Amino acid sequence: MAVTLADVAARARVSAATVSRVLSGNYPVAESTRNRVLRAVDELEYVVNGPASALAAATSDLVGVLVNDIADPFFGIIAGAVQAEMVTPAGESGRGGEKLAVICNTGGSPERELNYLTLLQRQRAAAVVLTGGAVEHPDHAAAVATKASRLAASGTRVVLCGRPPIEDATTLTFDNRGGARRLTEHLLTLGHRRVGYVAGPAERTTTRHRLEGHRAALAAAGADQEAERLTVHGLYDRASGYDATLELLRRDRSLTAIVAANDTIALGVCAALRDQGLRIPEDVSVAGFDDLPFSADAVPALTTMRLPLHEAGARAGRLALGREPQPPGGVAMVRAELMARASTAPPRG
Amino acid sequence: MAVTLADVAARARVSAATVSRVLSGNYPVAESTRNRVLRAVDELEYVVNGPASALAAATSDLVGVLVNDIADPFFGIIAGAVQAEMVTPAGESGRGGEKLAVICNTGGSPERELNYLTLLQRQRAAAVVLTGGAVEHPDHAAAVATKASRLAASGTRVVLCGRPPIEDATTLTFDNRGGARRLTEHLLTLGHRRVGYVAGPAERTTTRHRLEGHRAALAAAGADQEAERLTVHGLYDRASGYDATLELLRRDRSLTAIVAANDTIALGVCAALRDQGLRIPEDVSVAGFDDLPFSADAVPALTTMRLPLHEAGARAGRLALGREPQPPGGVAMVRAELMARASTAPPRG
DNA sequence: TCGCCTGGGGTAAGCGCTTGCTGGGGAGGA
DNA sequence: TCCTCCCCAGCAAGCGCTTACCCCAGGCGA
Repeated sequence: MAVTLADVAARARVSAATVSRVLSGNYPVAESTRNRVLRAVDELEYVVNGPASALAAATSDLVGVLVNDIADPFFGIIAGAVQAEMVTPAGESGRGGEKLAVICNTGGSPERELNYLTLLQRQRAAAVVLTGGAVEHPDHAAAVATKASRLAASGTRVVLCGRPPIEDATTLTFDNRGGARRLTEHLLTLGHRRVGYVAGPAERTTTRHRLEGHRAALAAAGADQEAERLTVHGLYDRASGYDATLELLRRDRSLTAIVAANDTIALGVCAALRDQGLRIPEDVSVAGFDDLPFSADAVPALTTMRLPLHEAGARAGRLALGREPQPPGGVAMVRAELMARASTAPPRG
Repeated sequence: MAVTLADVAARARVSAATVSRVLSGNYPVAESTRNRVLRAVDELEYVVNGPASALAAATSDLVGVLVNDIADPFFGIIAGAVQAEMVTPAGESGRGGEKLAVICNTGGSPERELNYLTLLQRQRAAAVVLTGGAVEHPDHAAAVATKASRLAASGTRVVLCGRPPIEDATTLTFDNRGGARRLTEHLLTLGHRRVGYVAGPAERTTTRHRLEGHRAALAAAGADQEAERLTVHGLYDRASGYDATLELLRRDRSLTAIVAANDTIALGVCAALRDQGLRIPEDVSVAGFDDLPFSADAVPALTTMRLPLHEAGARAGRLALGREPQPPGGVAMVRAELMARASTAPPRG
């Protein structure tokens, strides 16, 4: 039914082997023969049978990218960057070569994460990129580590982007702790002492690290007496930021700054403050994390820690393809940069 | 090296055929045999070889989802919803059955769109979902139509979500024209007469349809004398909205409302107006389109046309899996709903 | 002139799984 | 008791491609 290699071979009056070699281009073929084959391919509109070639060659051109939430630009940016690395470098005719980046949305669910990992293993994916914070439940962590080893053992490259290192995987960690610490230091330097914190879901590494950085800064300044009481956990979304802010204000109406675990939450924080009649930054300063595109022109522009998500994603993509050398020890840290903008200012009085 | 069907068969003391049948569950197997096989599968941690089974069965469990920009929540929401439909309905043990939704980011580029289509054809994808507006260049439209037919011919289901129907594909179109018209009518009803419009890229169907709806409303109210001059094209992003707004104000400082082609642009519009010292909605009303999550709690809350993106994506997913009957004629229209919020109000005076 | 090398191309053996067909044996009917 | 019939399992033929291996025909040095 479908056009096969054999059909092309027949039309080009060569053997199937020759056609295969022309298409994969890893074997000397005489110019004239090559042209004949290529013409036949075009005329027949032949498209390689992926599964068949994957089976025979024991490799596939699939690369999996796991994200917690594609609807969140944080992941969208990383995933987009990874995928952009997969396209054939300009000039190549598009014949073979390019990989297919598969973006898989786990929705933050550990089961689905494992499920996708299995699916990708089944597809004999060439590589898998795990993005975003990991869930910290020990069972799950072990399960993921096991899967990762198994994938690595079967030749699938495993790359982590934005989560703590594990064995058998190349890792790009984000400096969440250090970044969070610098961010809170910025607030302390401005003179704030009563700083609220809206954290993400408790069981995520990203959440914990950012919170730890925040606490470390407070502790170093001796301003951590009430840190516990001024921390509220929620999801990494706007609504959580809104609700958490109301809760924080309920607990302590006198706080002069709120740090959010990420920019999306920060937007919710701003909305809640505004609804409570508080001005930003005159009454309360607000800071986020990630520096997503919308943060720069929120009103007021959001102070945040910039994470080079696009660059990190691109690098993860290259690592997945083996186009970039491993960092020493298989682990590289991506730094966050303070973007001090209009949403933070010295407290009143 | 890797565990194969044969290994499992040997351990369970049955033939490979039996193992295969147990795993796919489409053939009667005695209870005791089944258990023996399942145990062997677990003990050996066997994972099916996807390519091999795809080759033998001439079907694959890949479903492609093409989006213009994953970093844009519009697409993120649709893609996430499609993918969520792929998971096995609760209760099933996860053995076989589930599809792998592959999200492919075209970046709006026609070449990459075709490229991905070829890649998916090569993988013998079970289905392909094309989301978002189509590029209107006739050559490209023809190329896509051809590819779509070829895919359909080779058994791949083709589903369109948010673009105009083409042959051989099931389509979920968005009522962009009608929605845009109702939105502008809302503004006209409020009393606005000088309404600016920030459109998307000129060659997109979505752009054209929304603009046409807008113009139709103006024309019906006899308010379209300057429509041409009060329209500025840009990309579907914030920066374009910002720049376009400055341009609109330059052309006519007296306009009392600006309609943006989508919510993201609208946010840029708001930022620009604010920077120009204009209040929303007192001085200028602003309206968007799509009703993305952030729109409801922007400041002021954005008036916009709600498109049920999640529902549409989910339905597209079900259509792709053949789990939902085709709509009559293969085409269904998804309506937009007016969400009148705080960013629009009667003009002053 | 002859043997040898080498570039170019064919042959065929799988890759791991699915599935149509075959076959063995127990249960039930005659 | 013998014969059907049915239920389950095995056999084996591919699915379309890759690649190790073999072979042939020139070209070249001796």
